[in-house]
Amino acid sequence: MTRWLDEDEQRTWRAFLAASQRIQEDLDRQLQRDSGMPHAYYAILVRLSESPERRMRMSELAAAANSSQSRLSHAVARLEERGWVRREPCPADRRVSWAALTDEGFAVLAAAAPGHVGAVRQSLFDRLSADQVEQLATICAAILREPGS
Amino acid sequence: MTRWLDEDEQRTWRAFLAASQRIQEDLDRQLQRDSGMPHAYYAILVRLSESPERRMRMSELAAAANSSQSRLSHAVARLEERGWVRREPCPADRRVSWAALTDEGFAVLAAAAPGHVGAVRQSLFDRLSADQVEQLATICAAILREPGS
DNA sequence: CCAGTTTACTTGAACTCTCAAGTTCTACGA
DNA sequence: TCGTAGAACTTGAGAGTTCAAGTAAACTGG
Repeated sequence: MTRWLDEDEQRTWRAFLAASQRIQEDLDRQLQRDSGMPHAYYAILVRLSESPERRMRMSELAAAANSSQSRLSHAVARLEERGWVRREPCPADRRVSWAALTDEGFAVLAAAAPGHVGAVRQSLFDRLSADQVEQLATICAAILREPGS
Repeated sequence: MTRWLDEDEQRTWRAFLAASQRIQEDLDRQLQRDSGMPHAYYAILVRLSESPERRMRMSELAAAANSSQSRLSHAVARLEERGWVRREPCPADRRVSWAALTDEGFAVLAAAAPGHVGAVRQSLFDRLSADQVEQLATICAAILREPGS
């Protein structure tokens, strides 16, 4: 009863897997090598830096950075050890805690950003035409659309 | 001097990251839940099953399954413990070892495949038009093309 | 108003992955 | 033919991720 993938679908699927894994690995390696952090940590710092007062509630931050709460919790623990992020209690709701980017964290992020953007261009945008970039945006939006729509 | 991403690029980039991470995680979760293995292990079993005599040299297998040698080595060790894969020495070159899919491994793979294909359709193909699938294939090929071309 | 549920977050253990180093073995050139 | 380079694979330690369970605080309906 299974609808197997036909040959074209098979090829597309494997290319997609290989391409997305390759990009993830390239970025991870570049950031780890040049800035001593995995890409997931970089994403966290970026979201914080874009937020008003450079701080967010843990659960918002998790959603914004495509992370599970557990992953975020562990990650922020490490980032705190390095002095890049600080946790602050929320007076209004004591279940909540804020994660705030420290000045040192911001400096580290600023130093990491150019190399990271370079890697993104090199692994993705430099390889695609303007049309393809637009197509990719549409495709990714479709993938992310909720099931019931 | 850095060429930052403009707003469109930024959006596309984040959508791509979110989409590819989402797919990876969906597949990993589905396989882990229903078949007790991560997607990387599934990929290894698939490549072996497609190979003549259902066996491959470790280094070929690593390349075929988008894995580093070290990762593959660890993975095959686990798969061997479960009795799904067997290592065999190569008489011609004693540095080489073959990884062979056992009958039990093949059975496990056969049992896992329908659910996996279902997840692939659900997370990718069911969400895209035929045109988009074709566009995606072209885009992924471009991403994978070697730098010097 | 208070028992039960839900929300927010943390924790620990098991597992996978990465990186660097180590072990064998083959190949090659002088 | 010997020594050095390179290839194939393994290993161990360190780090990140996941899952399930746990804590604590805030709701909510009878």
